[in-house]
Amino acid sequence: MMPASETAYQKIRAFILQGEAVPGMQLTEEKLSEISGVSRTSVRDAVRRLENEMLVVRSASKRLSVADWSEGEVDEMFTLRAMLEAHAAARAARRIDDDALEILRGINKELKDAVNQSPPDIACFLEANRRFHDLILECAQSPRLTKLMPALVEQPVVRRTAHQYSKIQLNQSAVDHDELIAAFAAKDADWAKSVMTSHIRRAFHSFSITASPDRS
Amino acid sequence: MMPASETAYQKIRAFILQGEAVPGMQLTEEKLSEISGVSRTSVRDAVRRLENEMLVVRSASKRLSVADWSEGEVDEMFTLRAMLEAHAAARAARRIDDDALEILRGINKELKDAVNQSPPDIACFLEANRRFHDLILECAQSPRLTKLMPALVEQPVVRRTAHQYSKIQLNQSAVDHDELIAAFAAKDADWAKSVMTSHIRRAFHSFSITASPDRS
DNA sequence: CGGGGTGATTTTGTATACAATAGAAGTGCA
DNA sequence: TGCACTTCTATTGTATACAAAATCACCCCG
Repeated sequence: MMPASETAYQKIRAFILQGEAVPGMQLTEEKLSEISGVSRTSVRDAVRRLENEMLVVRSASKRLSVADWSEGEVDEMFTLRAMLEAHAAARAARRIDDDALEILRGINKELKDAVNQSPPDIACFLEANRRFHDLILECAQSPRLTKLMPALVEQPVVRRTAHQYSKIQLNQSAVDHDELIAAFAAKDADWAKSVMTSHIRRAFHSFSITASPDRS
Repeated sequence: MMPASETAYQKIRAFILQGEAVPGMQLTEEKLSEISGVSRTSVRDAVRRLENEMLVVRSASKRLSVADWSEGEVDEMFTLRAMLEAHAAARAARRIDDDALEILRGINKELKDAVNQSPPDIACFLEANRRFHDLILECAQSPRLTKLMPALVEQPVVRRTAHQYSKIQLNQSAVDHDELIAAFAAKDADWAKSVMTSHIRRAFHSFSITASPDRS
């Protein structure tokens, strides 16, 4: 049995990310308690975590609401994520072993398979993508960095955009990953860092374009 | 009256930082409840925050203990802090207004006064130093960055080291701050970023030297 | 008709009690 | 004596009840 606070965390998170919640919408602990089926005590625990991830925000009067990010904030988040993931990639390049490298290749194979479905299997793509980046973070062996990253996982952004990604853009991700693997194999920290920076920033610009109002 | 969870946070934090706790020492919620004089509910709240700051760590079996950082982790923390504070400085340079600039000058004046006491007033120095960096962070106008920084405030390290700082080193901090102010006045983001990077990394190396075992 | 204050209601904060789980210490058997 | 198993204890996890605080709605007074 999963801890109640973990249940609450997952349910509330899903509630927010799977679009049932509107940005800015108020969330009372009572309501969240109903949604997740556990007591307010555990809900508060879960909310703490979600607050750190900035998926929910707390007003001056301590009331909770679904986060609503400005364009500038999304921009800044990508910038920070690019900085930290690039740093993680550089560290990983110095520390990665052959086993991890092999697993990374396996994950990217799954990712390619997901992309090559017709239509591409977005859920699978996102899952493989997440595992790919998580493993790099693990190889970076930096507890601090691991603690920081969750505040920058832009799940909602990825989700919003991935459904609009073209097959070409999805493929580019796979290609980026291949080059990252090559940089890791060569233990070239600078190379890994550069590739990761490009990889994240490309994702950002894909987002900027696809997320803008239609120019039809 | 301060909220109980805030009381607990401050008391426990002080307990850890003011050296009453040894790294690795176990902390039960009950004990922390006694120390802070509030119920376990509020203590758990406080502990959540301290966990994020990585001042306390949770073992596999959920037991709490005072964090004990390896040399590599301290190194990594300074690196991350340098990255993020430099980024903050760059953003601040683009956004800062004359009022904030003036306040910054005032704070640095206080800092210099503290340094010029005989002996230098370390507590005052640390306080002014904290306010200086906090204001820059505020001027950066990045909620995300603001959320991230607390996990990198290496209070214990600063504290351990500042008492061993020479007057020359303390003065260098004031000089760095002056140059930062100049960069801000010129609205030169790159300059600000470089100065901040040097500033943090210098502090790191001062730490490395003074914290090493005596080489007498 | 508007502003300010007062009571009711909603929402968050805290304590306590109890449940579940992990760790330690015995205890018995080979 | 050593090892597995069991009981007991220490510790964390969760729910509920109540307290404090904030918001809202209403009414009264100007």
